[in-house]
Amino acid sequence: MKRYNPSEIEPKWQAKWEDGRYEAKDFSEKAKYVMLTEFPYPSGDGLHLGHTREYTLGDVIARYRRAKGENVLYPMGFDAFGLPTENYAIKNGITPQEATARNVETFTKQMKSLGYSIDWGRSFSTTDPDYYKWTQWLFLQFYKAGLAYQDEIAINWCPACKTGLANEEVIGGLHERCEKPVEKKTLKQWMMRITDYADRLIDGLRTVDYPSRIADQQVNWIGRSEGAEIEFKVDDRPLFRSEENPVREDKEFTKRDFVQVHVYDPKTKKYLMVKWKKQPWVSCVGGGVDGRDVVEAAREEVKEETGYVDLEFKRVVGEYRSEFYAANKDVNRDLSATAVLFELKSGKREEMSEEEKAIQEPMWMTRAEIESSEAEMPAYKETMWVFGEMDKGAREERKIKVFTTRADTIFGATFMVLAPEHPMVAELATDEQRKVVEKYVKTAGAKSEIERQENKEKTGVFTGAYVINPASGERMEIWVADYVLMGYGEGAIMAVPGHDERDFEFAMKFGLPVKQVVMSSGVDPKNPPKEGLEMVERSTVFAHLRDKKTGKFALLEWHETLEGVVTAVMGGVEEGETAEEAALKEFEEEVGITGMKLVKKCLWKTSAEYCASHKGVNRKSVGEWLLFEVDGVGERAQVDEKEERQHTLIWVDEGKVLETLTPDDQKLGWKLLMEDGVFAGVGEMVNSGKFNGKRSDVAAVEIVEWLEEKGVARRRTTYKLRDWIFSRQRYWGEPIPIIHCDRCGVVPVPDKDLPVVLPEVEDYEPTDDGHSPLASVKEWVEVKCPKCGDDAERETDTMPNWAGSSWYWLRYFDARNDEEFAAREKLDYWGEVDLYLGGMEHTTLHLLYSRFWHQFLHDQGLVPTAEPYAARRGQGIVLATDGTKMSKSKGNVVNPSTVIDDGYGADALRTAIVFLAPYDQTTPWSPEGVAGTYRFINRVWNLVQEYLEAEVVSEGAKDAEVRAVQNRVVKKVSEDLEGMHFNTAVAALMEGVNELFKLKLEGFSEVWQGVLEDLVRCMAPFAPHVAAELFEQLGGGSVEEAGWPTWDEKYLVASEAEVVVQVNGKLRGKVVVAAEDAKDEEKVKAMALEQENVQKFTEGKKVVKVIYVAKRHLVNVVVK
RNA sequence: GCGCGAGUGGUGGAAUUGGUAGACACGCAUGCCUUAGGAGCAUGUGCCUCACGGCGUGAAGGUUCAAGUCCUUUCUCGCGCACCA
Repeated sequence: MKRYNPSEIEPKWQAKWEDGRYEAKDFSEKAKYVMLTEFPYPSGDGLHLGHTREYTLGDVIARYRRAKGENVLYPMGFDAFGLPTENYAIKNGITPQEATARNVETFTKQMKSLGYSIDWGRSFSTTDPDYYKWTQWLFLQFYKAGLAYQDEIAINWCPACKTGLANEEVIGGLHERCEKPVEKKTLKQWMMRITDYADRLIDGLRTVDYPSRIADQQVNWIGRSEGAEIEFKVDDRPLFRSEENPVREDKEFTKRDFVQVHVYDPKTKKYLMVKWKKQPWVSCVGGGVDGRDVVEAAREEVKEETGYVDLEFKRVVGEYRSEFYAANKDVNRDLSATAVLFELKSGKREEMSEEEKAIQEPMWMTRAEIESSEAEMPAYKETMWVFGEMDKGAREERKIKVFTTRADTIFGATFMVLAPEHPMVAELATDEQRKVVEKYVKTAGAKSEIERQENKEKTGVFTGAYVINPASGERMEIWVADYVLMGYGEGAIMAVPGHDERDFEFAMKFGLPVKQVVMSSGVDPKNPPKEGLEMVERSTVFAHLRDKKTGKFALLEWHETLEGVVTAVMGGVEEGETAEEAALKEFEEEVGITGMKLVKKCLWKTSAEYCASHKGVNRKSVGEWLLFEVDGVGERAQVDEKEERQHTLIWVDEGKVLETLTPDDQKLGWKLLMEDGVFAGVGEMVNSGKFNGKRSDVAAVEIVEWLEEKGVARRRTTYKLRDWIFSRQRYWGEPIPIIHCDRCGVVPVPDKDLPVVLPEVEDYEPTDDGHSPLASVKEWVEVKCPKCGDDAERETDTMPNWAGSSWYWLRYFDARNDEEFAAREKLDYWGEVDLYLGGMEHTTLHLLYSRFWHQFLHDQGLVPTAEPYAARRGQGIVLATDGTKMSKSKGNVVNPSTVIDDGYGADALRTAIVFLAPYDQTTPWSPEGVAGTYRFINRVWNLVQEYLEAEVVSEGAKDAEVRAVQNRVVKKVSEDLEGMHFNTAVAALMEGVNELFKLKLEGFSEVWQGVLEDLVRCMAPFAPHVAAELFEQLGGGSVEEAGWPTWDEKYLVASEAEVVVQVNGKLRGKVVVAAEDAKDEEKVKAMALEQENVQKFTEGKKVVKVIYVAKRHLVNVVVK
């Protein structure tokens, strides 16, 4: 008997496969199927197991679909530009061109030894001038469309690799390739306007079949957030402190909005003032605004105090603040005054009230008269300031824009923070603060990315300046802090410490005010408010108590109507009682504990609605959360019997409290109280003026509308995605095909001069100065301008190595075309990639970039579809045996060629790698697994040999069972391949072979010929060499031409069925019934009840119900 | 912190629409055989128990005749992004 020897048969079949049988046919009548795998970077290390998994999976699918009769394109190429090749070349003293050729050859040889059915005729490397000619041409299409542009910006710079990087290449402050810290460097850069495609890159995901993990990651990376841009006025008002009525230290401040009105009569060139009757005063017209529109209030004040009504509003002249002691009200005033100017159109007056007449009378004065009346004029300084403002003419108001997604929290915005790079920082800093601000900005700017990320401790300084909150009218301090990023939104935020964790942290550190404006508002699901009952608000206190001795917390486990509920100690707060007093009372009355101390009070209140059925009302309890401590609980006092019945006191470890508490609001309250949590969710609006009581998500929309009407806000969408930094300052990349001419500026290289070939140079070591090594190749750089013919220079930056991979699959469709990147009719035929298999790690780099390029090409009418890949799947990583990542430094890298050469062969390796785990799961490599699949293949080999040497009878006793195995295997393998469940497909083959081994003991009959042929055909995608060999031995010819086997359900119907019998859901017995009888429910139930073991479990009990699930051949007997 | 995913034997992993938990493989154990090979064949292998039986899919609760699968809460791990307002 011939023994299985992969080292003999595999090379034999690989040689045969060179005959072009895997060439895909353009324009074939058959259905096309493009099976794309990410092409490899041909490093000097050769193929690793990750590649092997990816290309084996691709090959399994390609071979399966080919067998099913589809025109499969399974192409392969090489993505060879970039640093590793440069480094490899330097190390080996050869050129990158030579290094690439060498590595491509190694990779190709290795892939052929794995038996991949690749169409090698379409292969290329991105470094072939024939290929990168088109990469350059495509770049120019972007340039011509305005999507490639130059900009001088601070970019990510890797000092180790001496090149600029895209945002996507920086992971946690490190360069993703060399893992060295990235710095900021300002350079003139080529950029790609990928942000123009942000929305489409998100929306396009809806039209393709990607795993949600990948789609989500892309959406997350693009980071679209809908919100609003809101303007905050800088508070430029001067503050006047009264000398006549100075502020009294012991008195409280009250705020007041005030309008000061000036009416100018152009005929007489006089201003309207009032003369007081009971005091020796002359003053401006003015009064409290009291919520009115300022201009309206001004008009009304003039009318009331002087009777003039025919006025034309000119402008708001200025605003100031003033502080003084108001003796009549016995308070200090914090006055916000607005000065308004009118012009008198006619002297028309209305009758004044007697009351007003008694106080004052109008008086027209010239400017000089007013200026000289200091002695009789209160607030003389303020008025003089207002006249000064009038002289200046229309004022330029300073405004700061912020971006927010939480407009609902604007009433809680208590300060503003600017990024250190914000353009207004310098001008806002007051004289007192200027020095610290300048110092802070300088320090922050010097920090590298990594330093900024490592140290998340909040830092910042006060600018000395203020803005006005447009919603609440409150003054807010303006701070500078580096937790606000210039690159996102407006580089400025309204800080809402009450509802944003970062702002909260900052406020705590610098003692800034915190204000709650959204209150968590839950509804008790077990006891919701009832329709028609009155809602009564009630203050509640929730108190947690820690015993310092044991570290445990006191909780109440409730009984009776609240059975199973666990809460903090709680109770109502009566009128005139503080929450603390109420809590102490509850501790004493409910659980008999005294002597505790209040240690913490939560800043946030929560509310919960429920029905207090015993009182016949709905209640909304607004709760405060307190933490008490007690130093050891002594003898507990006797508590009321009723309390004792209602609940039990339990003591719980701190770590277990959260899971022990049952209602959601209790869990939330605990987090807010104990974990310095910030309530960032949706809730009920509080402390927010007219929006109080609304749901915060509704209010978010309404507040923006309200502010829009006031002209200080508009809806806006922002993105985290930035434009793609496209320049690299290294040698081994596609030269950017641009010529710089002093006269014509930036001139694209004409199509006829493409490709701009990389010059072969001696020294391609990178430089530190931000120039590519190409800059020193004089004879290459110096060129005539294609437009004017004058001396000009070539662009010396090269493209990132993501450029070549952004369109490569299109080249497979027409790989040898000299006229175009690909002929349109071939692009139309092959269309979208049907399945794109690759690594999970390229989601935000290659996958996003290539979708961007393709969408652009579609806009240009160059490709037929908007999206490049109809379906994307990511294969999982193969870890080392110990579960860590394979790495050269750890020496745990598995070389696939070694596995083959060890004698297991490619078939065993291929089968092992797909059998390992579901294809998309990261999993450790198992060397023993190859031994297992080798044994499996060996068993199949031996089975076929035995059959070929055996005496075959025409009919066997077990033929029906043999056929059942055959059809079951074909069905399962086919279905699993469709669903990409490769591991279970292999398991089905193994199971089938195990069964055949048992059945062969009865001898071989003629049915075995077809059974073995089908088995081998099913194996072919996984183990193509041995399948080809065995199929030939069986006399079937070429396994590829044989196509994919089919199955017939009729062979799968068994003659008898095993019915499982459960009693109360537990397996108690089995009965075998004829297939006929399995359909007869009553009969099956009867047989089930008769079963011996079932009897034992039903004896003496009442059979309540018998359920028969025919589909599952299962009976469940329910007894009591 | 946010987003996504996952917790099942000693290990990798199966399990359809809620219906016999642990397919298949590795490993291990016992035996057989031998052309001594990296073999091959047979049997066994979730845990506790002599057994009857009981317990078992990270934890707690719920829905159901029946839960790995559905619901609620919670813990842990992995991946991605991360001071993104």
